[in-house]
Order: sequence, then structure tokens, then C-alpha cells
Amino acid sequence: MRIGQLAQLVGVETQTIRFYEQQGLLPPPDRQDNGYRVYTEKHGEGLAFIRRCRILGLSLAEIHELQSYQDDPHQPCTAVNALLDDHISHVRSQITALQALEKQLVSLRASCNDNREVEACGVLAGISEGNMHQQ
Amino acid sequence: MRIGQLAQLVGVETQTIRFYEQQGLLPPPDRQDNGYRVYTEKHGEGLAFIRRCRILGLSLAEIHELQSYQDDPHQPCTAVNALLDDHISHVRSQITALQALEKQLVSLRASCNDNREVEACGVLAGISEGNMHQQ
DNA sequence: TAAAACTATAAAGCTACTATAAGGTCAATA
DNA sequence: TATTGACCTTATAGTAGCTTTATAGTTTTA
Ligand SMILES: [Zn+2]
Ligand SMILES: [Zn+2]
Ligand SMILES: [Zn+2]
Ligand SMILES: [Zn+2]
Repeated sequence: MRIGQLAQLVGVETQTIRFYEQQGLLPPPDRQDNGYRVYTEKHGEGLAFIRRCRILGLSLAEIHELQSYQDDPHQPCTAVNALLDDHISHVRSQITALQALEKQLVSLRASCNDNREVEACGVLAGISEGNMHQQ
Repeated sequence: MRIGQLAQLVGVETQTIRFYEQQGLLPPPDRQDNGYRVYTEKHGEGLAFIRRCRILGLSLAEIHELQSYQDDPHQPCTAVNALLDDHISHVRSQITALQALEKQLVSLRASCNDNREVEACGVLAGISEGNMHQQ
């Protein structure tokens, strides 16, 4: 399988595949005489794994870590589970932060209606006055 | 006021101030004979405005847009309010996406306990099998 | 006077790609 | 046969919003 076929199969761009190879997430495939990369099914599985991790919001570093655990199949999976727990708490704190932000933005927005001049805009005034609860 | 004092006053790094100047968000200040930047109170207010916008999650482009409205104080503030509305919906869709993600991650995590080998890890299996509801 | 603290510019690094440029390879067609 | 088009190669730059590093000049302090 050449790079274009693999890309279509998994639904990524060819550059992304080369990028993952360069980042050490995908093992370098064999090459044809002309230099073209030749992929096997294993590569397809590896690439699909990476993509599913990315959809779950895992960073490339976290994916790399997961791969290192996979290379040692008889270790206990504690570290894998812990990695996921950490990631979940990342996501949760992002949610919390964004919810607080939304609240602030909504109350800021409520301080203006559309029939004012910029000079008297409640939104701009709200930002400028800086009555913001930081954090 | 020199750059270090301004930085301390507003609570940013000096490089950040130079960066904002370079990005056109902060007007270039006068210089001393030795080339040192000299700031006024106006610069302090401008910088504080930028920082409060950043805390609200506005992008530099959005801040730039707000500044352009401020330069035209007798226009109606419709565009300002609309910018904020857009930003609020950005934030809301981020929250929605993250909440869906959290749900997925939690259910994935529930498919494993800590007493397994990597080989049998429910988390890794869940990712590899790819039974993921995308989007 | 010499070190410490401050300032300046320019360039690289961060994340996870995406896009562009310039070129080599291959099969099919005119 | 020549050329088109689709594919492949590498290298480089751009995205966002800074942060870090390097290198050098200036001011303040001990
Ligand atoms: Zn994470
Ligand atoms: Zn308004
Ligand atoms: Zn926005
Ligand atoms: Zn497990």
C-alpha cells in the first residue's frame, strides 16, 4: 500500500502520515526502489489508533506514552488507566474554566443593548473598567 | 515609564509587551536617546484592556477589531455586541464538545480496572477497537 | 570599577498539523 | 514519442500567542 491509499483508508492527509513518522509515532515503512513508502496493515492499525487517540483529545506525547506501554504487554495497565484519569481531569478543568468564562461573557453582554454608540457601549465599558473576577 | 515598570504594573512580561507592539495591538511608544521605550498612562490602559480581553478568551484578531471600533466612537455599537455574541457561541460550542468528550472518556475508563496486564487493558482495547461515536 | 539589573533586536521553540515549492516517477493518452 | 495528469519525494514556512534563548548595549548599584 502506498501513502495515498493509506491516507484515504484512514481519512487523513498524506502529510499527516509523514508528520507522524517524523515524530516517531508511526514506524518508518519500507521503501520501493524509487523511494516511495510502502505500508502494511499494521501501519494502518497504528495510524487508526493514533487518530482515535487524537479524537479523544490526547496529545501526541500522551499517545507516545501509550505506545510505549503497548510495547510491554505484560506490565500492569495501571499507568494506562492513570494517563486516562489525568486526561479526564484536564478535560474537566477545561470545562469548568469555560463555564466560568461563559458566565462572565454573558453578564458582560447583558450590560449593553444594540442602540448605543460605541462611546457608550456597555460591553466595552465593562472590559475597560476591569471589574473582572480573575481566575 | 520604561518597559519593565509597565510590565510589572500590568502583570505581564516585557517580551509580551514588545510582542503586542509588533502585532499592532499596542501603539509604538516614544524612545529615549538610547533606544529605550517610554510609556505613558495611555499605554498602560491599552495594555490592561488587551489583557482583560485575553482573559475573556478573545483572540488578538478580535481585540484588534474591538480597537478599531473604539477609534470610531460615534458609530453604533452593534458590531461590538455582535462580536461578543459570536465569541459566546464559540465558547458554548467548545463546552458542548468537551462535555461529549468527557462522556466518552469516562465510559472508556469504566471499561478497565487497575488489576490487568496491558495486553488485557480495557482502555487500550476500547481505543483499538474503535467503537467510537465520532462527532 | 565591576558586577547586577535592565534594555535592545533577532531568532527559535512550543502544538499538531497544513500549505507551498520544487522536483522525481509512472501510466495512459494524443 | 511527447506530454499530460496523478502520484510520490524532501524541505520550508505558516498557523496562535506567546516564551525562551542568544547576543549585545546601557544603566544602576555596591
Ligand atoms: Zn491530556
Ligand atoms: Zn454595546
Ligand atoms: Zn472568539
Ligand atoms: Zn487498563
